[in-house]
Amino acid sequence: MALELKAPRGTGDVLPGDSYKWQWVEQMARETAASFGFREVRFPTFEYTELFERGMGDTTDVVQKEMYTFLDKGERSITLRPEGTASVARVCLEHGLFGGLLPLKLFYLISAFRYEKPQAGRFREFHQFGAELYGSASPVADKEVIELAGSFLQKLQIKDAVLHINSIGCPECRKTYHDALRTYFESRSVDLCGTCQDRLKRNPMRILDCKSPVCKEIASSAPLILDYICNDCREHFESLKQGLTQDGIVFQVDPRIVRGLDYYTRTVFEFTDPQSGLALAGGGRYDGLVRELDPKMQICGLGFAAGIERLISVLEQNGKFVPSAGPDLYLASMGEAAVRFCGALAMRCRAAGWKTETDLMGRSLKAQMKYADKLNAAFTVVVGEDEIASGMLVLRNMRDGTRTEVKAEELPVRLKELLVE
RNA sequence: GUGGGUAUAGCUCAGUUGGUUAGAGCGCCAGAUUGUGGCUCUGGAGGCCAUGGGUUCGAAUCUCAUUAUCCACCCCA
Repeated sequence: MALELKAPRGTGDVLPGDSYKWQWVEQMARETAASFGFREVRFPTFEYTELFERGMGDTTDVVQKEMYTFLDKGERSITLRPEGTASVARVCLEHGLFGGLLPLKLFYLISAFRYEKPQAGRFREFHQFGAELYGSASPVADKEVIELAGSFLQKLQIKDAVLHINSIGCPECRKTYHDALRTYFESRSVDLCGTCQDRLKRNPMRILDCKSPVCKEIASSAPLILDYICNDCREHFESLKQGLTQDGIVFQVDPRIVRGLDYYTRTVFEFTDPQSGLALAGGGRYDGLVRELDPKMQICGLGFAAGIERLISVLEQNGKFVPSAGPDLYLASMGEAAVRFCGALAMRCRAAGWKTETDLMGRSLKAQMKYADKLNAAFTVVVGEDEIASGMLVLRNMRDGTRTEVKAEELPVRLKELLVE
């Protein structure tokens, strides 16, 4: 049986020709987070299963059927993280961060795992940039998190993502709404599609999101959550909208957005890509999460996560990526003495900060020049017996073909002058 | 979990109604009077035609199954 030389289903490799894209997106994430005062946290790839069951809600699809769960050799139930929020809450509880300076503003760049059927923009191992803000109940905090996500997309030059916001109220007012929804849809239930019949029992809010024309029609005159939320929740939402408007953030109130994870309360939002319809980033408030994990702790929180693969795919479609530059210098060598000479010279150039490469294949001069061209090297130097004897090198500018004579020991310095142009 | 499409070289794909040693372009390697890249030309390497059965004198081609992949639903980043 031959070895299966394939990445597992739903996973992928980032090839050397593409890694600069990831590095760039990650760099933009770090810079945006830093500009808002969010600091990085790192945490394990796996946690005890119970953390996710309690944190995300054991009736959610993610917990019920999408987790990579297994017993380790000590018979403990372990789960590969399906997202970052529950883990970050655990980190804060374990290390007493909620007892420190508030608000607590954290970000992370992680891979996460969900056992799903792969599809466009959906993988079993996927990558997220996420942020969490703990300690503030104020709608200003909601605004801050939305603006952090928005600024990140701006920084990536994704300008056409649409911001949708909604409030799903607190657990109390949501219950009233669920009852109203159920009453409404039950009166029309025979006309609903099969999945919506099921949703009616499990989570009636999801019917609002159905794509079937019949359900859409029925849902269009269904009661709206915004008519049912309590005064406090309504005030919170109004204040958020006002704040966003004041800051010039364009948004659409969309009563159809409902998040699939139990921990959300009040504000929910997502940035969607108009072309694919996929959510590029999504998040919201989850004031009950921490108490769920530790009943002694009462601290509110909110955050968002953005999918790196989806962002990269949008950026590729928009042609936003510029390939990384080639080496500053390629040293072509002719003969064994030249190989040694170039090796030493390359080390000096690198120490001076120049990306420098030289031949490792024993190839002909012509082949080395072709290689330097394909690498997109800015300058080349050919080293043979003459150059070693005289110590004088000819620096060739690969863009325009111009040549400059330089002394070997002055090469790093002269390179600086020429590269600045 | 449900439904549909696809599977031939590293990549993008041809391959006739089943018929000899399976093709192109790109990429890779090497050359075109032995010290200088891009353009051009020549040559080369590289395929168990996804895998396993079946039909047939004969299968990349028809058929069934499996696997992988893509797309939609579900859900989500």
